[in-house]
Amino acid sequence: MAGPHTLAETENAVESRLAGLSLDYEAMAVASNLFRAANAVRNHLERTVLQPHDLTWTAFVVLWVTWIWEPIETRQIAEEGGFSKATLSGVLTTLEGRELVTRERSATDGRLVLVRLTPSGRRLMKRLFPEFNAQEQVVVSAIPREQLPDAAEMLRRLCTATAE
Amino acid sequence: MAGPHTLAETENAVESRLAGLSLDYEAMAVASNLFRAANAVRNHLERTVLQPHDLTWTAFVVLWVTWIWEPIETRQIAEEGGFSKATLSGVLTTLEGRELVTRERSATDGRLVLVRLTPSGRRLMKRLFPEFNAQEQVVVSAIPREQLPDAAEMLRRLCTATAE
DNA sequence: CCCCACTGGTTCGGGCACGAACGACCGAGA
DNA sequence: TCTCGGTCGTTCGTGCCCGAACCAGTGGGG
Repeated sequence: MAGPHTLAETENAVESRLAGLSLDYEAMAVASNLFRAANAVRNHLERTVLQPHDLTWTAFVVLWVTWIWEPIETRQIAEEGGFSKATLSGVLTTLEGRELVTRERSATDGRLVLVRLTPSGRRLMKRLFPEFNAQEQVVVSAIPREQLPDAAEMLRRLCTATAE
Repeated sequence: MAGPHTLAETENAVESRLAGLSLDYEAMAVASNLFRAANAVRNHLERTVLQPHDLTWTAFVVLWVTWIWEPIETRQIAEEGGFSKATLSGVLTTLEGRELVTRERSATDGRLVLVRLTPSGRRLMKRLFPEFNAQEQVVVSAIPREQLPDAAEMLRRLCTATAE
């Protein structure tokens, strides 16, 4: 963020470069800042919380979703976490190798696979998540607290317009 | 988003699962919705705009940044785009192979590499970006237009707290 | 009872993601 | 002029990421 261009400079350069093209600059600013923010926050959380425990972002999301809903079907983890079943399959194999989760075929439907945390996995999340949340708090502190519910609602709305 | 759990259900499940742990639930909701929204919007734009042209997200970002600032140094692309130099190096090789960009060593500083769009790359962006912007508009239409500047400002703030 | 359209998880191939290590290069100071 | 600390971009290894192809399993209709 301490680069040669500030956010405002970028937006100015964009507008002058694209002068004449009929574009929605407000929509552009929101979208572009959305990715910038998500990227910055994710990198921050990875560096401060996840890397010391040798966890990737996706691995953490899988552990988190499983922690909340266990036992949980894999298709559900993929949907909650927002990635494909193919991606999940690999990450689950990694986590299983580190003995943080278990896979178990469903007794009632042979196609399904149920995922649970191991005791070690539960210990990790119980210790890790408060750290994670503390850093979420740091990041979000840039927004006045009374605006947080509106911010959450605004982000929630962005999800809805994509589900056509 | 049409899964077995709505956003509200998820937040309820989380709060009941974590009852007793002293956590900042408002910060959590903002962070979690931030990633959900960024993911959903990115997937939407990839599917509707990028995939038909056989472009990945990162490749598009590189083209976009280069379009705005060309000629541009690679370190600057990486910073504007929010990814590492290592990642950029590979993507640039891909784009060079498709003859959408060129690499050129700087005459004044032999360490730097300058990137430009080829005429073909410029044609692509001139055609592609309006499509991209139109879909940004669709996504953002879930937010009342008069709130868009506030939304952009709010997202901008989230970037600042991570640059320690 | 057996089709057979469908669903769910895995595998495969290609591309992106990062940190660490590397070699080329610059420029200030001895 | 000759170091030598610092700055580039690239390479390497490992892991994530996706769509497509695959196969085991399911459950309703002949």
